[in-house]
Amino acid sequence: MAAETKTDRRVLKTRKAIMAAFLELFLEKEFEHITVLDISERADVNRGTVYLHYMDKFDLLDQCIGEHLEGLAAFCGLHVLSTESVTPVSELKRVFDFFQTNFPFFSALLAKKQTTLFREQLLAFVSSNLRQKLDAQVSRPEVDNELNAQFMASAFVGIVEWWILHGMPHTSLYMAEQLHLLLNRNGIYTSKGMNREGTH
Amino acid sequence: MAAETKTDRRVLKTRKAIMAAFLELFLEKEFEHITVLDISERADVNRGTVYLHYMDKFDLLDQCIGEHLEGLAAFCGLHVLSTESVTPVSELKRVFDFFQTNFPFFSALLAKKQTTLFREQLLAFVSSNLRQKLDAQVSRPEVDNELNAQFMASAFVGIVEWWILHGMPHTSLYMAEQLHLLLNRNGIYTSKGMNREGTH
DNA sequence: TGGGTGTTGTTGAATATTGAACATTCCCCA
DNA sequence: TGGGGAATGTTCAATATTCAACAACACCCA
Repeated sequence: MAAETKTDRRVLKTRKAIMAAFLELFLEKEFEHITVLDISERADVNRGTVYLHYMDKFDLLDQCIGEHLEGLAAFCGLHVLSTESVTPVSELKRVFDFFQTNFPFFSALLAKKQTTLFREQLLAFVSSNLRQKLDAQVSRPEVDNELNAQFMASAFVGIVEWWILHGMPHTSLYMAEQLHLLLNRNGIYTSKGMNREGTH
Repeated sequence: MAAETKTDRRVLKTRKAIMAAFLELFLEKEFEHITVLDISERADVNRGTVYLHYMDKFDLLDQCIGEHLEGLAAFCGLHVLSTESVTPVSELKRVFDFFQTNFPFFSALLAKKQTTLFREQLLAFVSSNLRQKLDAQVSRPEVDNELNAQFMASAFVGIVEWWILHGMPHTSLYMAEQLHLLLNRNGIYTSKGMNREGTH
């Protein structure tokens, strides 16, 4: 794993303040109109200090997204999940719950055709997590985990995107159930169902 | 005015954090049981940093009281008060309101026979403010403003102390009215005679 | 009673943050 | 369309904060 050097208390506080300030501003105005000065003032930090930690405001946005994804992982306990099924409804529900609680952020993110940036990260994240889980399972030799992960992740991200852009018209539980149905109905391999059909 | 040297952003943030942490702890445990380590941890600040700004926790308490008194002054606008009457009911009410909003702090302060420390500061503060106001008024030669201020301040502090220690059994308005009556009934000089209104 | 434990102030060197300046680029509007 | 005022990155010396260590002391309890 990464060295994970113990970081000074000051940098932690500063990063936290900057992130919080940026997030606030991001929910208030258009990203393009947010200025580094805005951020530094809101965070009560010298403007130069921002550049000390982030390349520019795009990097800031990147890392902000990154932290949210980490939050997603933590919230869902994706890593330490039991090995039974790839996507039990209860777990899927937790995922949708997470997006629900952070709705303002993700909504703003998707709304402004900044979309690509975010979709890429989310897709990569989900795909990677799925892949990890698939590999950990007893896998059937004929299933390409790489492709499987990519397939499921794409579908998943698409559903989430639709859900958010439409203002979350359904409950997280409903979404979880539907997604679960869709995944299984399309013959995606899960170690629980065993009901797969031939890869075509 | 005082030089009021512009202070670095860091010291302001640090002082604020330490004060907030101390105040929290003060409302949670006995002052004697609060440790400097407690404070520094709660404030997310190095222990040494506390000593960089305060002599010890007693000094911290002192300054905490001081800030509250400054807050009182700001809240009541005592300094910039109109010159009409020393103690119009409306102003007295603001004072009691202030103590009410900061009840937990003052209550804790008075409850623990640390009393003397606080009473002294409060008395000095009130007395000084009153004195200032009396001097600014057209004073009658036969009245000793010094004595007058001391007298009124003592009575005032006593009333406040009673009010807080008894759990604020009356509204701030009621207290203000009563105090106003008491002050006037005892023949304390106020420019009541000049009770003209509308000069404002 | 004595030792272990935790608290207190105080150091010194390492590091992060600050404020101020700078040249450059961006972009609004006259 | 050009100019002027903001915003951008970057630098520097000054300063505040950090971490780790220290000796001295207080307190508790075995």
